[in-house]
Amino acid sequence: MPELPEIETLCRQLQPIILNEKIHGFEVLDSRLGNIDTMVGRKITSVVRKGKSLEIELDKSDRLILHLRMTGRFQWQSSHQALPSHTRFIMAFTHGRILCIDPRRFATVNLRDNVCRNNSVIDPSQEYPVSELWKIAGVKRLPVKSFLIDQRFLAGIGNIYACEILYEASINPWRQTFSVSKQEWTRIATVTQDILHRAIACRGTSVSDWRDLFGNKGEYQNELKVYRREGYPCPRCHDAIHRMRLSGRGTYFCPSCQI
DNA sequence: CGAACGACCTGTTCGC
DNA sequence: TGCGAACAGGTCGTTC
Repeated sequence: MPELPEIETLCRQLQPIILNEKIHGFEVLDSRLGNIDTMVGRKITSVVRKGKSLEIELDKSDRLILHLRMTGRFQWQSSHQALPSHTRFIMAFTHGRILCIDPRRFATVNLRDNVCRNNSVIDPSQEYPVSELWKIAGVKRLPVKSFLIDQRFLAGIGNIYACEILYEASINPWRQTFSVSKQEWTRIATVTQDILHRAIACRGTSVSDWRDLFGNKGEYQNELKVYRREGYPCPRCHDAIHRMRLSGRGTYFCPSCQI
């Protein structure tokens, strides 16, 4: 489920370990991934998150773009232990190695030129002018939840956090974006930052596969109000949480207090 | 052009 | 218990 808080967690955990280190070896164990061994011998100059991607900058202006999709995770091993099943690639350093483990094999790793593209995509965990959102969303006709998880506008929100954000903001996921007032967008932006920051502090949400770099579960699953809580009482009004499909995704909400 | 849907994979859970 | 269907964090390409 790696969404923004989970990738941010990995990013922060990786920085002190691999920054300024040289990549000692790179081994691909899944034929679905392209073989990119040109990174061997290169030094890591920065590790940043962009949306749900992890970008590792190498010397000589290249960057590795890693995306974990649904079930991908990274595991640090400081000494050689057995490889867990579903290990898809290994990035080795002199003092340890990073394993990418991914049962569903959707995760990707790509080497790209470090050409500066100006991306105007909003990072929802940072301060940003809400009028930007209001301008884009005001002319659209689609459910507000679909808008929140569309990575072209806000980068980093996925299904779990979209459900939680709309619950906290008391907004029905099926509301059309153009019907959401500027004041409501402000509320969405505020609760989004609160939830994402809290989830980062909890090192993510482990409802299933997710583990951090050191194999530990996150803690935010203990704070979920609606996600995967169909039939449980709404913490606000005590009516039952419902689950319905919205463009193919399981959507959890309180029909009584999300208007 | 934009939105909906299936595809990409594998593992787990649910219902009969 | 056993088996098939439905479902799962995300994105992409095709279709309407």
